Amino acid sequence: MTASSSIITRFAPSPTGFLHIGGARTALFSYLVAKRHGGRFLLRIEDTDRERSTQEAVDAIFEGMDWLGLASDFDPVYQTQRFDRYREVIAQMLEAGTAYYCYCTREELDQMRNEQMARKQKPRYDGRWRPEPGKTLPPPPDDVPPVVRFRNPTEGKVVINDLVRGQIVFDNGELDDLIIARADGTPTYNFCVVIDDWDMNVTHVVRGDDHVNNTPRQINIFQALGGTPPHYAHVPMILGSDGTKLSKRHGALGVMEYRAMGFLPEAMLNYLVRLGWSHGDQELFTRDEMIAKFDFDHVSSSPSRFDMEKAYWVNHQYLKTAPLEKVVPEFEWHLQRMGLDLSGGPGLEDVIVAQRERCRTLLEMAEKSHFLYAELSGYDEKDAAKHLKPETAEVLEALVTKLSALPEWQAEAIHQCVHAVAEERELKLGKVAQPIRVAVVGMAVSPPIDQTLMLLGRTRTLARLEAAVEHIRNRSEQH
RNA sequence: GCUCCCAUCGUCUAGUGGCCUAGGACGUCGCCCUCUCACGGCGAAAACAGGGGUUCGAGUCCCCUUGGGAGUGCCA
Repeated sequence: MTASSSIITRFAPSPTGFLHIGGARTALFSYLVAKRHGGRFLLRIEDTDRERSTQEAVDAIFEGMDWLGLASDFDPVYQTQRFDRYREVIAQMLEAGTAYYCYCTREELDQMRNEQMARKQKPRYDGRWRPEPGKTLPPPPDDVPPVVRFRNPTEGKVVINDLVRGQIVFDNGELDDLIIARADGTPTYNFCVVIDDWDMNVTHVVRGDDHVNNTPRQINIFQALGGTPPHYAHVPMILGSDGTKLSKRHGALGVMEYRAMGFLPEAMLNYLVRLGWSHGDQELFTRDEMIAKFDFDHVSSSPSRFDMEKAYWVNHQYLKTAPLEKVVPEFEWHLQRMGLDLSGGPGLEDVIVAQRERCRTLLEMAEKSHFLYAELSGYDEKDAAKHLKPETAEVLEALVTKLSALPEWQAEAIHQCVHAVAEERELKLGKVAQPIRVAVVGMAVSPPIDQTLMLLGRTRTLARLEAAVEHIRNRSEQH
């Protein structure tokens, strides 16, 4: 089907900061529609505002998109590299009469706005430089560099058939003549978007619903140019957990912050796709399933809150089931970030398998695995007081003897040693396992004791058990 | 102010006029499992913002109210 295979969507952030969670979801939705229909996805950098755009932000956006695995099917487009094209179109519009020069100064405009607000009217340009048949314009002042305004229709309505909102109607009488080129000649957002979407054959515009009010203006520009507007899908914004707009204080974090918190990119995508979209009762989706099932009919039109708890849960599901080769590099990244030397410790895959059921994030996993790659810095005070009691010294010693005699360092054999020590003394397993745990981990939490010792290795295990015996003896002598 | 949008458990949502005494998931609480922490299993509490219509029948359609949000820039 030609129509659907030629679908092109785009994600068009302005590089004024990192890729945040809302942008990431918009990008994902946009990517998904394209892939769903065998189309292509484009990344476009909207950097016409040179004051606020930075290279760091551009890099941060690429880094985020890259981490999430949302690749552009085209070379990314930069609006600042298209200024010649914008100028060309503006000249054409001036020529055709669909745009005109306006010589109002900023002061004049401010005054106009203030007066209108004072009269409780909607602030808008009054069209004083707009050419009309039979109207005489004032003589252009020669000390004011003009801006270019779009000559918006004054009659009729603009109808948007939004893919998620349904029909939205705007009265042209509500719109005014927006500026499409600044006094310095640089084009503005609403204009560039239209030219770009047009030139790049974008068929579906997926963006935040803060843009719905721009849409009728953009449609009008399209029509003035003789182009056909794309389909629009305005997705609601993502709110913080308290229901207010995302701010730096709560959650307006870059996606890379979520990496630092220990999220897997696939989990992030899965959480995001379910935020505002649903497919029946399904919670977990592989990327292929997302692509096969995503549709705008089931995108919610009300804003949703970012729920960290649910995000953790999704991440945990991925941690438990994701192929090891996906998890290892991310886990390694965290361990190295903690400054650990991995060479003397157990293999990462084994650690992940032992830890993944009890960790919701990779960061948590790294913290809980710290004892495997570095010497103990001491015992948790409470745990030591509870489990490293004078009578346990003998138990640990007995275990040292048994473990030393083991021909091979295998989990099953270790397990039997621990059980034997417990049975010989008619102790419950917990009475033996917990002291061991504190002795080798430093605290009373770790994977099953045989696995813990297995991972730690014979040398470190024996050394730590002996150190614990010494610790207990020293302490009891002091009393 | 004006324009536009939104409204089901605490949260994400199912629901497209009868299948709804409203389902699932996260979280919460209880029980079970258990060498710790977890995983897992079982169970519980928990919602259609309010008011009018339309209809034999409304969470689902319409209107109003209330409450949220966005826009109203020579920002994007």
